Amino acid sequence: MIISTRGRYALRIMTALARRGGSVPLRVLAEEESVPYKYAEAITATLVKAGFVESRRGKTGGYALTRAPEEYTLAEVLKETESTLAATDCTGRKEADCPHAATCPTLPVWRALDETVFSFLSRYTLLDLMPKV
Amino acid sequence: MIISTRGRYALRIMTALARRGGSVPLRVLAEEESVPYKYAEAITATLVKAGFVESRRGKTGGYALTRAPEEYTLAEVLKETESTLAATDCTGRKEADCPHAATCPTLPVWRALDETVFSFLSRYTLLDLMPKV
DNA sequence: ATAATTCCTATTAAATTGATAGGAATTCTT
DNA sequence: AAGAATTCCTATCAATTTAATAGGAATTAT
Repeated sequence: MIISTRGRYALRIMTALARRGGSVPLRVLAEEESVPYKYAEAITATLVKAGFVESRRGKTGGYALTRAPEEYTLAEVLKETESTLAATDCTGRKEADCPHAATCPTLPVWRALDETVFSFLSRYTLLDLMPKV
Repeated sequence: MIISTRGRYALRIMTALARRGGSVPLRVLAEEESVPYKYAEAITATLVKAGFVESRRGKTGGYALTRAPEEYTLAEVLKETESTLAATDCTGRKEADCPHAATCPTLPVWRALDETVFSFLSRYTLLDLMPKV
């Protein structure tokens, strides 16, 4: 799967953050988006590490976006939150494993496919996932 | 994963068939392409059902392509051999499960992504996977 | 002090994918 | 008719990946 539950949860948490604005405790976001709280915690850890959101601990703590919604492309968010965005093992997690990479006639096709997908996902931002009405 | 081992094995079995031409026993194809024989059997069953190859049983039996290599697009082969070619559950196996499909602002993006991938894979054929030299 | 939060590490559960097993049915060759 | 090589069928198991849960430490405002 190119885009799994994890990546989609990440996008939902981020759009929920954008919608509310400012700093919001995860408890609220998780409930609002029906994301299991503990799973959401694991995801926000990734978002913080990637610099997509900033956190404040302790009472009145929470998470906040670090940029405007239109400044996050789906490509960059999913690249961090998915275990891989590659369409095949040949260009993903097991890329290094294949001894035939140098001569494989199919590998260039998979690379071009990945590029196509990434380029597609780069044309959308968080803002595109937020209904205006 | 959009394109898993199964789909890639299918493509390799088919290009091996194209390379040799005529009817070839699976034992030979599987060995040549390093595909586990019994797994290869499961895959050829799908290829036969889809009409991509025809089989002859018994001694001197084997499999043969039903068209010229350039007449198989990657899209159609992978559509049959992969459990889904969709980039997300939202547009794939669990499509029917989601109660928010009607209003989900992200769903159209996933649909467009699927269309982009399918269109990409429709531009390549088996022939493109066969080195000329 | 207390309460509400993020952060950290580990574990478990569920789903998907990859592979294997055994043998029935078919067909050519001798 | 017998035997050998093959496809076909059904069932099961193994490995990997993804999803989710658990418990508590650290932090911070009140």
